[in-house]
Amino acid sequence: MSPRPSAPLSLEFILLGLIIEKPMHGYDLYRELSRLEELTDVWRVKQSLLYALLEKLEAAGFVTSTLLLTESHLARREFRPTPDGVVAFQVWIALPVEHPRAVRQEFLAKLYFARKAGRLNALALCAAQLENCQEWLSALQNQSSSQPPAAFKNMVDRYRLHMIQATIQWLQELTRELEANPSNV
Amino acid sequence: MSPRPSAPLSLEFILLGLIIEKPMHGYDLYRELSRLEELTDVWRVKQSLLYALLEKLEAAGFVTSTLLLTESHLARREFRPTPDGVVAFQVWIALPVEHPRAVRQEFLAKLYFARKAGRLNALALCAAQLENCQEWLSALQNQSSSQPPAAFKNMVDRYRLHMIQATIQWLQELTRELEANPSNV
DNA sequence: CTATAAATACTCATTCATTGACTATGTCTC
DNA sequence: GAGACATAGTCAATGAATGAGTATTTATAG
Repeated sequence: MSPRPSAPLSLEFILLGLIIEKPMHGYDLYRELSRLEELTDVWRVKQSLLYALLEKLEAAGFVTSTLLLTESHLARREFRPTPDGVVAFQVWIALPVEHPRAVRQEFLAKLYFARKAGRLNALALCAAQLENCQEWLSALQNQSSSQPPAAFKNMVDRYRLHMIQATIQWLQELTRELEANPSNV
Repeated sequence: MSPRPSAPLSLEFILLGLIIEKPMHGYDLYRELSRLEELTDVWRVKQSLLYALLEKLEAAGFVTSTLLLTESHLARREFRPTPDGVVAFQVWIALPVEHPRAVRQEFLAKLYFARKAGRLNALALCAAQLENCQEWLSALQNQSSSQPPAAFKNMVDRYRLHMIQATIQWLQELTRELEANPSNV
């Protein structure tokens, strides 16, 4: 009477982003995703999973679908964003991720779309993410104060420290570049 | 007629490691894991999942179980390592992980047990992992040669670069400390 | 001394996630 | 006009994971 709770939407927003750019049916989306190397480099989906994720987006109310029945084509189901979906997507590309492990795929996906929405969006995302990183850093430093130096816990903490600091450096690098490059607004 | 392939054993080796230290039944294991802060900091398992993972280990032939029926106790199923299991575990703590994302949990888990098996084991593991990191690094540098500087692909590659380099630095730090500290052999 | 709370030791149904294979129609090519 | 390929999507099956439930023993409080 209490099943596995379903994970919150995350990489599904990639599909939503593509649908917002241009309404499409599942197979088109699949080809788009396979074609866009920048995205496949960050996220790969099998065809059958893609359809399942589209259902998830539809269940969330972020897309609607209609069956297209033309004479010249196979039947296909076209997906369009809902107003809710558009808002949710804008929020998604504005909000930083809440855990270091989500930088690898989800933050990069956000960055991909934030850049397409203009340099300022990308800069805002990076700034917000930098703030989160700083918080992770101080939480780590508070918690791990004064431990035996050769303790395992200490090694784990220092791993996390290195990862967060590297992320911060990378984000600062990105920020500088985005500020320097006047390609958009 | 072709289902989801089951993932290879990875964090299940943590359970195997504890069972090798001392044969136990499921509930004991659960408490051990909850008690050992160093491990819970890296990996948490729900009770019901733990039993499922024990079945997986048994299916792999790495543990056997026997039902203990004493008068004074509730019935419990005790798990013991098989010879195969002991060998597989030794191999596991000697081999580095094959992807940066596996450092966060699996490598740390390996390190935890490698240290307990003696300083030299931990040093060997770190050395092997460093080699893998170097390979990741050169693969990345080969592949991403000469890209447009402000391209998304470039940002992704630089993220990966930062992560790998930070991992290398951390491993070198660890290595120096393990070499300095004469706590074991 | 007994009710009841807590610990012990698992089990289970259910749901989510993910996969490879399959179906079925249309189009191109030789 | 037959075979190959692209289009468009469906499906059954399995693995992964969860919260809740069961049942017995032990501690605790009134």
